[in-house]
Amino acid sequence: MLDERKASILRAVVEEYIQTAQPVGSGHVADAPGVSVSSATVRNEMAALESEGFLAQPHTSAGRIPTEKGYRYFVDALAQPSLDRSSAQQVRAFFDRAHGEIEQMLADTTRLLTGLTDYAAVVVGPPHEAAAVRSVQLVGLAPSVALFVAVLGNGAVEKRTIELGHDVDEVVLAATAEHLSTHGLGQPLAALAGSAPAANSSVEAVAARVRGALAVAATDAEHVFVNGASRISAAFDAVETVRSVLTILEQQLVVVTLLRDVVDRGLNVAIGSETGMQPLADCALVVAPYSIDGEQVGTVGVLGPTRMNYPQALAAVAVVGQRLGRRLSEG
Amino acid sequence: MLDERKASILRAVVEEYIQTAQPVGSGHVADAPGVSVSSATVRNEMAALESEGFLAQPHTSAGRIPTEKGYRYFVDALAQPSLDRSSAQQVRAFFDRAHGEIEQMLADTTRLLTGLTDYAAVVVGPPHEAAAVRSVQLVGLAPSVALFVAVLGNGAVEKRTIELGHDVDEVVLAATAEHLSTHGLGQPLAALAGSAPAANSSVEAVAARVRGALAVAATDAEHVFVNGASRISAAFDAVETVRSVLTILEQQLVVVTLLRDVVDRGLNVAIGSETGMQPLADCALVVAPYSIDGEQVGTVGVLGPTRMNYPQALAAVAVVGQRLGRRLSEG
DNA sequence: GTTGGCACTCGATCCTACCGAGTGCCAACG
DNA sequence: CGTTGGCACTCGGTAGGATCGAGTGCCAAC
Repeated sequence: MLDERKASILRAVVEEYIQTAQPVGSGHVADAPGVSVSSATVRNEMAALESEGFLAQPHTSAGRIPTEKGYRYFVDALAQPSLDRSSAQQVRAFFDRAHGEIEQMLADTTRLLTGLTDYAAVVVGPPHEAAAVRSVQLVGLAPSVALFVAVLGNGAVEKRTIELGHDVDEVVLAATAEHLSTHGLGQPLAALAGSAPAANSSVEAVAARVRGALAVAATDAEHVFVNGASRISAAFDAVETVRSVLTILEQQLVVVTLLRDVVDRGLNVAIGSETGMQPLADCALVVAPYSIDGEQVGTVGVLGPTRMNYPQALAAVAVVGQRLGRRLSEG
Repeated sequence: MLDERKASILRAVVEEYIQTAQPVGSGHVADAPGVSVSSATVRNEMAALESEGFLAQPHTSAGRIPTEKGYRYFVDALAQPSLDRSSAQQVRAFFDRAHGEIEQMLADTTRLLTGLTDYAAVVVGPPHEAAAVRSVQLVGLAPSVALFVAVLGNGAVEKRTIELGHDVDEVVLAATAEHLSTHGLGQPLAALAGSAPAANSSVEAVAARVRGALAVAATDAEHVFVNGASRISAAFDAVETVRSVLTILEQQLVVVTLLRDVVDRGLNVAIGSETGMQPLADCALVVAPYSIDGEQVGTVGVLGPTRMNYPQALAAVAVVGQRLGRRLSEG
């Protein structure tokens, strides 16, 4: 799409702008390694790149800054992911040490990503509904309140408070758990919600309430971990931008939807308006799905300014996603 | 400590400064209800208040702003908590509707507090170690990995991944859970860590690992929920201040320690340097402990700028803490 | 003791001049 | 004919200077 010279000029502009956040002039580009023509030639090419929509001028007689299209081209054709040695080492060390609860590990993964990239990090956990149930239990908390606890194959625990409506004996609770176990073990949680009724009527009364609780709460089942929101305020100096971006990050459902949308479109980078969210117009999102046993179950990502260090972010997100998937596949 | 006239002048300065964020001049104070002297008299009194350390002047010939000491006097002697009708209604509605998992409820409580005050909200949950164990379970996830799951009386679930070191049969896991149950039910989780050894050696091997896991992970047992961090960026216009405050809020352990410190000192408001954290020099923290069955188990609080609406924040935090405790006591 | 009056202070705002990074264009060059 | 050095021009950013006005401290009068 762009000849080699234009491409190298675009690359130089993007790389310098990412570093300095200042419009880049032809002189600087001409000095850049990989560009071996005079600044006058660069000026001509930059004018062309501008009319083609890859660059923009904040005002006449200023340098150029990349447009979304410019970043897009950079990401698609010019940026190759690269992770410096110490970061790679950091990732390796992290996953070698990683152990314990899955939630803790996912939360720690966001910290790892913020540490690597200095951008806000997001990790969407595997959906609980999909995982196979390993254990079902009903524990009485009060005479007419019980807690449904299901342990899932991936180490997650799903629980629901069950209002029983009337006092129920522990024996009945145990029988109900037994009933649900025989019909639900080894299957996803969702299967429990539609499982066969129990013969015993008092058991079935409780089982029905459990099914109801499972059906209702299935919607908020996505787990998302966010970290490094403070890095957003370092990336922008307009306090209003910071506020609106933070507001987005606080809405877990929005974040999940956003990540899923991007992944579903087959992208690994969403730049500015590509995110589909107006407050993220100055942001870019770099994501990578991760898989457990070959099946995509979640996403890791970082959110930073459009003038983001894409090579670094792409590499970090890719390697972390891959290692996380591998680690979770081990169980 | 202050005569009535000085007090009403201080009150007027604080109240106007909270609204406008601008240094307050003698003219405005003289116009304020509750002050019925001329601006010249106000000027004299304000000069006195300044030399006594309650007010400060950003520069000569500007109005006055309250010092930490000024806010402190305002909070101690002049501010009476007041919650407007619709907020009170909102709190009532929230706790009437509140149900389900304790974590969800605590997280929703932070949202309630941010909604009420427009400041960042923090809720520290009841420590898990203290609650009585209602159920103990060991679920095999892999041949040599098990998940320890304890259901606590307050509806919380505590879990630990147990690396068994070698393959262990489900029967042994069940036996170990049984053993731990007989020794641990009804007691706090901490008691399990020091429970008696089992007779059967393969059971004891697993039990020992469980105790180990409980002992190690007991430290990170505090649960803290933060919400409304984006409100911080609305309260300050120095982006650097925003960044440092957000960084604090991201460190759960720091937040917990901060809240505990404040509560332990018997305060319900910590202003600026009283927080003991340099990045919070321009912030104030308003907290209220909450109790389950008469015992203080947690804290709710809001974090905003020192020029915070104290009457509203005090009232919101107090009523939410009280209602939350009551709600949790019901079980 | 309180108050109106007054001279004074000083940050904020606006204007202007100026600087310089950067541009577009053009003529010359290989 | 593409490339390049030269050059006039543009325009945002910065600095200096004038002005404005909110607010002060002080004082004399009530």
